[in-house]
Amino acid sequence: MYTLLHQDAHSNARRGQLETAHGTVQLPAFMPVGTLGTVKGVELNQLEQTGTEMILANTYHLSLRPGEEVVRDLGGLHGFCGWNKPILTDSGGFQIFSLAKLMKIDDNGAIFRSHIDGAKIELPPERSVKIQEVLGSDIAMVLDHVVALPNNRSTLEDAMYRTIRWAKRCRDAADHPYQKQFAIVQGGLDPELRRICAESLAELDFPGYAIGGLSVGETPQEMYDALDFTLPYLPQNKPRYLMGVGKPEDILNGILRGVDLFDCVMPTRNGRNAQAFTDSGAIRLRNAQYQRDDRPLEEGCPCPACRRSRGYLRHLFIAEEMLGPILLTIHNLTYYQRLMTKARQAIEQNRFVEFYNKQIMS
RNA sequence: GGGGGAUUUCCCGAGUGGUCAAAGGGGGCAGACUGUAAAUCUGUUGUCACUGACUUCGGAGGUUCGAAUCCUCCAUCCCCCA
Repeated sequence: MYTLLHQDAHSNARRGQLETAHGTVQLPAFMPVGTLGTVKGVELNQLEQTGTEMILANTYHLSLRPGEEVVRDLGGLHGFCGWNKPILTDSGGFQIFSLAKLMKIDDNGAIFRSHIDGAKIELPPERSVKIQEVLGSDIAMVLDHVVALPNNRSTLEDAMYRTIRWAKRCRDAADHPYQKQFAIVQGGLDPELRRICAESLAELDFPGYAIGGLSVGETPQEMYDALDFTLPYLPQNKPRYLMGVGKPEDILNGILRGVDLFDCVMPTRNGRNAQAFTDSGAIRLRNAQYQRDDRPLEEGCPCPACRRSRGYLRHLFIAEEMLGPILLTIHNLTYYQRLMTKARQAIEQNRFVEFYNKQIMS
C-alpha cells in the first residue's frame, strides 16, 4: 500500500504514495479534519479544489452521533458524506486526552460520559476497531492512550505499554476486506519509551505507523526532538503519520525528518476564527489594520477568498457572516495543500532543505 | 397650568453617603487556537509622570470628614391630570 518514490538527497524527507481502496494519495500529504463527516463549512467540490486527497473522521464522535449503524445504512462513511476519496478514521484515542474530564480508563478500555447526553460510552480497543470497520474508512487507527505533556515518567510509561497492548488487541480484532490499520507510537518526550514503543509495534507489522501524543503541551523543539529519536525505529517501507500536527512550520519540520502524513484542525478552526495562513505569516483578519486593505490574502492564490480583498473578508467576520469562515477555511486548506505540493516537488528535486529554509525564513 | 418619573463612563444598563474609575451586556481593541465538546475562548476598554495621581455619573451651587448617591435652582426627555 506504500510506495517510496524518492528519498531526498540531503534530508530524511521522502516522496511517497499511499494506495487505498478509494484512491492513491501523494505523500507527504496533509489531511483536513472532518470529525463528524464534514470538513466544517466546506463543500466537497471546494475541498477537492484545495488539492485535498484524503480527510480524517472520528470514531468516537460518529459513534455517538449519528451512530455507526446509521452511517453504514446510509452508504458507509464515503456514501454518507459523499467523499469518494480516501478517508482515515481516528480511533477515539485523542478523546481520551481531550475529553479526559469525562473519561475513565483502565486496561480494558476507555469509558466516556457522552458529552452530548451524559450516557455511558464504553470504548475498549475491540469496539473502536469494530466501529471503524462499520464506518468503512480506508485507514483505521488503533486505540491509543494519549496523555498530556509534560507528564511524569510512570504515567507516560503506563500509557505507552497500554498503547502497545491495545495495538495487539486492535490488530487481532481487525477483520475487514480493505481497511488498513495503523499503529500509534506513544512515549511522550522520553527517547527510551519512544524506542520501545516503536520497536514493539514494528514487530507487529502494521501497514502504517503513526506518531501520537505530540502537540499536547510540549514546545515545538521538544516535538521535533521526539520525531528525531522516534522515526529511526519505524520501518522505512511503511508510511509514517504524525498525528494532529500542525502549524505550517511544524509540518515542514516533520517532512524534513521523514514524516509522510499529517492532519490538523488548525487550517479549518483558525480559518473559522478569522486567522489566514500566508507565506508572509498569519493574518488576523479581525484586526483594524485590514479595514481598508484592498489586497488579497495572498497574491496569486487561486482560492475564492483571494478573489476578494482583505477589507471585504474582514467585513464578513465583523458582521458575523457565515461566508467569512467558509472562505477563510478554503483559503487555509488551499494554502496548506499548496505547501504540500511544493514540498513534494522540492523532495523530487532533492531541494527540500533549500525549500525548508526558504519557508522557515519567511 | 398641576403632579409624577427620568438624565451614569462609546451604546444599553446596574448602582441611593465611604469597600466606585463605577456591576453586567453590547460595541471597540488585542491575543490564543496543533489526531475539533471550539463559527470558540481569553485579555483589555477615562487620562497620565500608571503598586500613585488626576478627571468623570445632564449643568450650577450647597450639605458632609467624604457625594453618581442627600438638598436647591436650571436644562432636556417621558407619563398622568387639566
